[in-house]
Amino acid sequence: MISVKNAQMSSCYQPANDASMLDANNNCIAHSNSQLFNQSFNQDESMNGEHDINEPKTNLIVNYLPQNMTQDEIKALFSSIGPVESCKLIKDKLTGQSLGYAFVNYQIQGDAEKAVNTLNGMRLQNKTIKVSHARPSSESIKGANLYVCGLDKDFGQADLEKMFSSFGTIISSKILSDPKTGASKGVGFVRFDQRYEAEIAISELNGKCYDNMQEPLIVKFANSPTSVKSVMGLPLAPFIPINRGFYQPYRPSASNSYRYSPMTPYCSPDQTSLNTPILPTPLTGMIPATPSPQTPSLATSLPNTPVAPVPTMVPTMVNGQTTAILSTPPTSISNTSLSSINYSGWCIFVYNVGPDTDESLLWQLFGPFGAVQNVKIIRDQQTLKCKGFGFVTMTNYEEAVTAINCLNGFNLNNRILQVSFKTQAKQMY
DNA sequence: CGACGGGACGC
DNA sequence: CGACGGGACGC
Repeated sequence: MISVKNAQMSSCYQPANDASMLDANNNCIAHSNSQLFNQSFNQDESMNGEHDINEPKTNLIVNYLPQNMTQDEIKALFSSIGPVESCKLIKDKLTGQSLGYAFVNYQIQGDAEKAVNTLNGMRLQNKTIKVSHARPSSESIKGANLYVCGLDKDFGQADLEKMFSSFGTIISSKILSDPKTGASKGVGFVRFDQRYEAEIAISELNGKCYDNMQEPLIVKFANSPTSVKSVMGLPLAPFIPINRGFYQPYRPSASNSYRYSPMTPYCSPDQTSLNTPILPTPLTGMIPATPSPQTPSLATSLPNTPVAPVPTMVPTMVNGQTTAILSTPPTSISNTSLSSINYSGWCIFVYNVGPDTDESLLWQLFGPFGAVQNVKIIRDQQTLKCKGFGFVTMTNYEEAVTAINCLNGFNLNNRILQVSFKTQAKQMY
């Protein structure tokens, strides 16, 4: 889960010494761990003292990437912030499959910061990516993920972190819950900064009753994943509705079965002045004043993170078929010039974006609808101001159609977007 | 009212 | 009862 962890990671790795809290809440666990805690903190400090004092923090780790996103696409996305020194998508050595995370190293630290602020929490296809500073590579941080079960059903994420906080720095945590009912499964995960912190937690908590819980806890290292979950079988349903109140189609079309219904305007009455953003990113004005109930932690912990909208249940369309379509344009666009087809994707023309638009806006807008290969904002060569339009290349026809149908006519900062397949090509070959 | 880039043979 | 996420540190 994208949560408060980023702030913790970037600001300070030092865990809060919460042993007293544990004592207060815990009736079953022996209170003999203060020695261990002090030892672990000392190790932590001495290790931190060795590196990264004045090193520029240019290196980012990107997690929860869409399965089919390529390294080039990731690089294109992060280059919308500034020049990228290197970009590495981690793949399975044998199958070549993406492991869903990547490292992006910027040339300038400021761009890395901006990327965290701008791209963390961005929705791409069915994923919400996480962008955070990479820690210095080391063996000691591997295998620090714990599996926990035996939790009471009313035990929440905050309770979980509280239970583990005295053993080290928590990088992430999660309680598994039934997607329908939202009820806890009594199972969770806690990832520590350091492996030895996880080891301490196991030795202190495994088999014990915590805070009068019904059953003893099981705390062990989580399974290390071996094979990629097949994404092909999924109906690509995970278009999770986020109801950010952002899309606002103004031309309903009866023939569009997959146009989703209008939502509340992105600009609620009490923030109509947001045309001139106070905060740095041009997307600030798109953030609704009231957080979505589905993602309170995201909204509260990442107030500067623009969250691109996601269509509510786009019916059918995209299955697994992809490339075969490219050579045979569907009849529904038979009157469209072939210039929208590049043999490596579908080029979309986006008109009526503001003069200060940058590439990340187009990623925000189109990323939720499917695989985006590249985006381009057209600027005046002198002023570098956006000329009011740009291009987006998407891989799959159906996803491009859905994006067009959903984004064409949308009110973005009081501008009505016009979105269509590209019709004119500048003399090719 | 307006309105469809542009870089690029590459280890 | 069993229950391993959205493969989190360079595949």
